[in-house]
Amino acid sequence: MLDLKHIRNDPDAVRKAIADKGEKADLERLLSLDEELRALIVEADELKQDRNVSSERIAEMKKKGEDASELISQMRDVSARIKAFDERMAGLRDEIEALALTVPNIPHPSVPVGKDEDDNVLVREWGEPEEPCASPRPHWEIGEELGILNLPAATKIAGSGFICFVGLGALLERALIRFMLDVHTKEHGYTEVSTPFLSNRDAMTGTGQLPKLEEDMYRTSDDDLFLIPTAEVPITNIHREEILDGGRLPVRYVGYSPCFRREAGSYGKDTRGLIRVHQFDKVEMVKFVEPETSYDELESLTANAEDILQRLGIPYRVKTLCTGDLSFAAAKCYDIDAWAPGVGAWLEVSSCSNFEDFQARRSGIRYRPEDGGKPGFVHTLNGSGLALPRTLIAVVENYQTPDGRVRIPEALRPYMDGLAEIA
RNA sequence: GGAGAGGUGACUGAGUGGUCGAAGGUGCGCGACUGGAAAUCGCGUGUACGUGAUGAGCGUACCGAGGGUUCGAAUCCCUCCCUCUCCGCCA
Repeated sequence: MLDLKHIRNDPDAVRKAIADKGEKADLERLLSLDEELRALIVEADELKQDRNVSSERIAEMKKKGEDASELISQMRDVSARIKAFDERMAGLRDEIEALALTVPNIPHPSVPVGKDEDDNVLVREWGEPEEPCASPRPHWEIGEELGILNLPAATKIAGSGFICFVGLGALLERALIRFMLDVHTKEHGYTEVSTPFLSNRDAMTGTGQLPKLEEDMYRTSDDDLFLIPTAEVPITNIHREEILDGGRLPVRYVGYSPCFRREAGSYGKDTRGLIRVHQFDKVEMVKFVEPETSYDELESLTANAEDILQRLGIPYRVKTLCTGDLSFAAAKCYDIDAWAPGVGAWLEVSSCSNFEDFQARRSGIRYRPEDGGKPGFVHTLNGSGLALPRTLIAVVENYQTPDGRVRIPEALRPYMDGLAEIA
């Protein structure tokens, strides 16, 4: 959510952001309702002041034994008017709040303006996207043949778009999770957290998934809880409605979680294998930082995610998302794509975003500066570090051998009981 | 799920209809005292919104959340949420 004062002061910047991001938000209505509300507040506050002063007088009169009935009946009328004002204002506030929640974050000036993913800008590449063998095979073939993947079983259990790892496949998944968590906690300075995998509406609204993306989420109808689409939701909400001590910043968390996504509207895309599924594991990094440092923190966050791929020896590229591809809540975002030779594609394994104070304002996450100044909103960032199935695809496809084995990257071997290959 | 107790400011803890944004204490900040410190004393110490010049000031709201009663609610009534204790159930 943006600061209403900011929207009021610079509506053109907000209009441009809405257009550049390809979002829809009724800014004009928001502005006019805001103006209407402020006028009502002035009137209502005057009446309330009258009520407060008169109530005090009534108390005094009664104490002295004077007759206050005339003033009381006067105030009865004032109170009724106040009530009417309050109701109108509450209605306006609800509508303003609902509208404000649909206004997207404003892209950072360094973000290229563009329509869709074709306008994203390549920042850097690492490694050589090579063919590990003459005709590299896709992960689903390799996985099935080695008996580490049983997709028909997952379909029996939950339907298409779910995964069932078996034996060394399951171990590989677990090894990747532990490897990533270890690197981020021991070398990158993150504190590991393990959070609920369901979250309520407030938490979902705080990080910006709601109200826009309700259709994309699994919801439990009896309790109105949502299966989290990313650990960003629970981890960011750890500090909802708090004022953090400025000396504590930056706060860096990393957590593993499964992620649940209905992928509504993406039917027919990437239907084979593990590329696009309804449930996947992910290690997620989240930072709470002072506003001045958030763009530096975005660079280091991205570097932390890249480090995982480098240690795994997987070629990747980093892109800056253009305005049209930038998510609703983000001000700037880098996507990291890993090379997958079997499917012959770059797979997005991480999205590293700076939300500036957009999520913090929705979630009420503030900090008190060390110099004792007024509390301000923190900047929040998050990035995958990394998404598991696609990383696993990259490992399996890059490390496949011509005779159908899969070598284990050196960095993972300690987590695979020293195993050098799956055969 | 059942029974009971309770949710007040950074913390602790008063407050059962008006003088309460809220006593007292702790903590924190500034000052005095001191060679320096401790102790002691004095002053100060919430957030949001509106108004105003994004100042001073003024106003309004906030005592778990939302409704209600009343001229007036932290205080009374209703609903919900959360915490604690006991019982039941359960990994």
